Amino acid sequence: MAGQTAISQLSAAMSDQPAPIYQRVKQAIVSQIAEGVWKPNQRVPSESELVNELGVSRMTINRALRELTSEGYLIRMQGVGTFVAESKGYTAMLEVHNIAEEIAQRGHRHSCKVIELREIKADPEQASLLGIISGNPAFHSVIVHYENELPVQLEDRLVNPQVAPDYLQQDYHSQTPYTYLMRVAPLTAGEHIVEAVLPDRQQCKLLSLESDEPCLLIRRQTWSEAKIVTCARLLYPGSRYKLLGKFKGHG
Amino acid sequence: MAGQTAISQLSAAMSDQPAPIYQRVKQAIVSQIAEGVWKPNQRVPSESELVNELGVSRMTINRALRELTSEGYLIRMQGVGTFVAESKGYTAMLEVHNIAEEIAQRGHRHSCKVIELREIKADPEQASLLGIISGNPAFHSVIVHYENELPVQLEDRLVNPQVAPDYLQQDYHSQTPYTYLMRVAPLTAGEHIVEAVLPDRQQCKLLSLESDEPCLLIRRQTWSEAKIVTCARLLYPGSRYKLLGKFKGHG
DNA sequence: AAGTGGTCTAGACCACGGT
DNA sequence: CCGTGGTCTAGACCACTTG
Repeated sequence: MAGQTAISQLSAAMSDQPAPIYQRVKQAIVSQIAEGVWKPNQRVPSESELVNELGVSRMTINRALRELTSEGYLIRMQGVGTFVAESKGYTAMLEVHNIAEEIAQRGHRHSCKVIELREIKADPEQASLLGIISGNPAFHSVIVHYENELPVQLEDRLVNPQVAPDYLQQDYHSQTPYTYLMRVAPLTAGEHIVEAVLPDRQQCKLLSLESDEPCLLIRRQTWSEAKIVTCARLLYPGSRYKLLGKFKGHG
Repeated sequence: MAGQTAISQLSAAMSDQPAPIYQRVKQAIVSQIAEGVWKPNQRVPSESELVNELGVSRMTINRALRELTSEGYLIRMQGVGTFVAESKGYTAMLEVHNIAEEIAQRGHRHSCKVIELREIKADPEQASLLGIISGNPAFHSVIVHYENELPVQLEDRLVNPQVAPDYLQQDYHSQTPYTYLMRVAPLTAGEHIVEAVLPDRQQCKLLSLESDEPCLLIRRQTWSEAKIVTCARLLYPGSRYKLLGKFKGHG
């Protein structure tokens, strides 16, 4: 496979707009891909070919190709060549924000109530969530977040004491646990699971909910380097909270 | 405001690893930011200062700064200078995939049943969702998607006939509506709203659900150029479907 | 050995913003 | 006016893959 080199009239696709050359090169290449002239996995002309074809210096061509690669349009392999990337499919992204910031951005007042904040002995399930040994200490916090007096999030969190030994001594009215944890252990990776659930009796009470009101549950596990920092279960009343997302595509 | 220039011992932060210079420059700058030596909104040394300080050519410095800017660490203003960006906060991303692909990737069989597929006269709400005139025709489809015989998604979709005039003539057993629409009208932007809801009676029937089972509802609006292509309401049984997401961070 | 991408340089010209 | 970032060039050396 890997197709043949795209014999391109690429120069025809170069707009004569007053824009930087590297951008016009990028645009020309994107349009070849968008119009199907260059197909996925097909080889793209080499840098030196493009230099000859477009009469542009190699650094400029290189920048165009490099940026298109980081934008997902192309795949480059040293010693081999440059290829049109597989269409990314139709994935769109959703952002999950920090609750306090989000509330502040809406111009509302954020407050919270600390329900629990203590050391526990990790049971096997909790230990595996944190990547620690069962029976070892872990920190556990339960906090209700309010937007203008209305509860909007129930945050139930396990924290790895090895990563954040001072977790229990913080004041979470001035700073959310997540903000604190991000400061002491910069996030390097994470995973979410979003699902719809019905709250149990205690959750209803804490969030002032009817028992038949569906909730969004976000379970999140966060790493810093090789260690798991924290596992959170964030419960949002379906009637008061929605996840918003925007996306832009490029095929 | 805009603080003072960072008087940096940046050279001290430059690792002597065998890595490209521009990457070591980037890493050194990131570590200054991460350690709080350079604070948000503070001015970063100019390109020429960095050239002198690090003994590296300006193009290399420029590349490092440019990439850090596109990665969100820095903000640059021509004629003014380079500044440390505000911490982005803690936004993480969730991906929303095409249902058929997702099922195929799990190695399961996807099938679907077309419940409705016809032209309607858009009522005011539907018209505004599609950006068309109330009373004008619109297309409406309702499709249930199955993963190995088990219903996992109820897709209720409005389509703009101006963008996809042949929508009603397609066979959606071989290709999902979204796949078809993406082909005839490349997506340029979109918006989601994810929430938790309880299904109504008809939805329960179509998804073979108990009435008290919470569901994820994704409402999605998709643009192609200036036109709205389609509005979808995707309903997922909470017990059979979860949204997964991974993220990598940089503070 | 030849061709590819990956990087780096020294120097140049420009557009912009503040003095 | 000066200093800033934004771009572009011609040429160079390197590491990698393939024949």
